Amino acid sequence: MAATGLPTIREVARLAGVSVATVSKALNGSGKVSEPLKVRVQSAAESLGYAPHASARSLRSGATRILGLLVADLTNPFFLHLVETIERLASAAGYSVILCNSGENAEREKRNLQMLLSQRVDGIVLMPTRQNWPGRVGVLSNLTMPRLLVDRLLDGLETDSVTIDNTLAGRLAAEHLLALGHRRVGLIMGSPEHQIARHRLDGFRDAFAAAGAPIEARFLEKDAFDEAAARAAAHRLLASPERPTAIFATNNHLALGLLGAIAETAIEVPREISVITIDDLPWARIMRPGLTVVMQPTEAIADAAVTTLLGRIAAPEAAEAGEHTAIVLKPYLLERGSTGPVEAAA
Amino acid sequence: MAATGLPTIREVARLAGVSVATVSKALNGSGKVSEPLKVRVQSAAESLGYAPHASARSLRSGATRILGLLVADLTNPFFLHLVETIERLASAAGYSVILCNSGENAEREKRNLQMLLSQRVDGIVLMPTRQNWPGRVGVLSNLTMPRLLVDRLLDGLETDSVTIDNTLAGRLAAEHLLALGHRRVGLIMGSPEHQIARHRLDGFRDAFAAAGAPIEARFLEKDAFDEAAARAAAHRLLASPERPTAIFATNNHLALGLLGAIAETAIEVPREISVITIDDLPWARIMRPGLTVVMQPTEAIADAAVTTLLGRIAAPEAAEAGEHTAIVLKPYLLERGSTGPVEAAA
DNA sequence: TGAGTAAGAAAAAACGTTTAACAGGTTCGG
DNA sequence: CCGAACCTGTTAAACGTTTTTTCTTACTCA
Repeated sequence: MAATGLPTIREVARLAGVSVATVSKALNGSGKVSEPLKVRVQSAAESLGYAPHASARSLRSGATRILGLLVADLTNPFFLHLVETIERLASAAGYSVILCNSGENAEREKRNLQMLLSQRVDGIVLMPTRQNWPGRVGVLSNLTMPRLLVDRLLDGLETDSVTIDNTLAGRLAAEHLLALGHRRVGLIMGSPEHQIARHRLDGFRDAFAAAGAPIEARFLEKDAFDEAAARAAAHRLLASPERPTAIFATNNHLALGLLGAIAETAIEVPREISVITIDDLPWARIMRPGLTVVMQPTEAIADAAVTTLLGRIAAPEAAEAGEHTAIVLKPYLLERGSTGPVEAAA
Repeated sequence: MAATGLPTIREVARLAGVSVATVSKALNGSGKVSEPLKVRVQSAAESLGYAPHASARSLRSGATRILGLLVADLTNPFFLHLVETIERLASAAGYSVILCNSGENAEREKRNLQMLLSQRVDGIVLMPTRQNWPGRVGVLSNLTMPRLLVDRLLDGLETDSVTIDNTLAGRLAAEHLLALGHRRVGLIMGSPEHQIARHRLDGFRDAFAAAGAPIEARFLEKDAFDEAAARAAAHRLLASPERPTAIFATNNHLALGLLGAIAETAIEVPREISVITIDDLPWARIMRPGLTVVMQPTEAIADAAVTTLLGRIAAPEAAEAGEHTAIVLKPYLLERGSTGPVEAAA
């Protein structure tokens, strides 16, 4: 039973001596209400501390002014930064945000999706888990509200999206190392099954191949899924005969493992080994040496996501017609101290 | 106009050939419904992809099963970690989370509070901005739902809270430095007006005073509010004659500035200067040297917060009677490489 | 056999809004 | 001076649930 004790529109109406309909119109600025009456209503509402009941309002109007934010993994600083920015932009546009974390877990993602559907949020920003689950694209395409994929795409799901060019990201890392003279390089990545990792690999590998210095298979560390695995992989690379002069970690979790491994040896960065990764991190710039990274334009991604989604909410027709916008943003290189010329390592 | 196209309980009822009341009871497990009918209803709901309309439900039942999370500043990794943990615990308990960021801005905090009130969330976890605003405690104590302060207390507001012992945090830092032989130390902090900073200062200063090595006024850098100010303060300390052998930064924003400043000089950590701060950070352990910190038990804080708040939601009577629980958790020292014996610096 | 009872299902009211339809009064053109 | 148009406000319906109350049916037992 409710009994929240909060005043209803009814009591505001009684105090102002008008009907509830008039209160609604006066407070929302909809319909015609004379100026003096409007201020009378407003002050009545003010004095009662009236706060319109959002559930009642959205039950009637069909809009919640809430955005669902479904994040694959909140422990990832990149997503965290995205969340912070999206919340800010949404809030500025008058939308609240329900935050859901899937923790890279299919079951949780499914439950969260169901909840957002029940909640009738006006739109969903979706950063899907890597782990797929049966019926996922079906559920997603049956969603009745506008939705938008960020960072990761989903095979078979046609919808708006905002991503970055991951092939370019890999290539930027490669070209930087090539320009510094590196020819024998290592790479630590997750599963090549995953689009993002694969694209980064492709960009990186192709650039080296094109330069006539194909990457040796033994320096390709695949299937490192977390920091610990990356650390182990890094140790293998570091201990190998004729070890690489540079190592590329394809995301920031893995970079943490790589740096941890290097810290456990006496190997010096960048003199003896160069390190490069993707994603800026708050600490990358205060490290000694600073970490050279391929930046993802996080704020631009968030901006594009919110703008596109709100546009869909305002005008859903285009999407129904099967038109979708796929925004692809460009990463860029930020050179700091962790990469250096290869000559020094000789 | 709504027209979301989602099935209502009515259509489930029609398909199952029963009344809406029966559907409600069958799906919620409330009331008496025969077993065969229950499964018939469930499969009807399933086949239609029925998702109960949360607004309608909470309009009627008075409960939203949503928690409001009002954070002072989402760019702070400590709060971020807290948010991540609270979301996880709330989700496990069947609650969703509306995330609001005040960005240390009074106006935004006020607006967010109003929104959460309108939204009729079942409870609010409140991490208030440092900046106070007129009528704040009034607004907060008039809130009709259970609420709980985390990290920061508010003068004059009697409510449940979860905080850490900041005096102890300061003392732990001081005792660690004292044990290493440091007698000439510097401190970088925000405003002493703020309870947290003041307590940390007190604990730190008192421990040094008690050890017969009071902190020199010129080494007390107050009113450093952001990273840039901390960096400037750090440069002053580092350039001063007979500079400190150790510096304590009272939070992680300031530590970033301090480390940045040190990185701009040739001064070596910990040989020439020891560095200690509060809050663990993801990068603190992979830095070289690792950063010695006084840890806040973040997960324990989140756990206590969620548990207490959910308890209040389940049984609001005690709070109404004026009883409040004030949980104070203990920080602890985590020694890494950034602090060392003072002899080396002589 | 028939009244009493218990169980299961249905009907209807209520939650707090918004909004379409409507009503009363004033203004204005003809 | 009359009807139309307009302006401002009210009435009432509707949104999709949950829950209280009522109804039906079948069963029990004297």
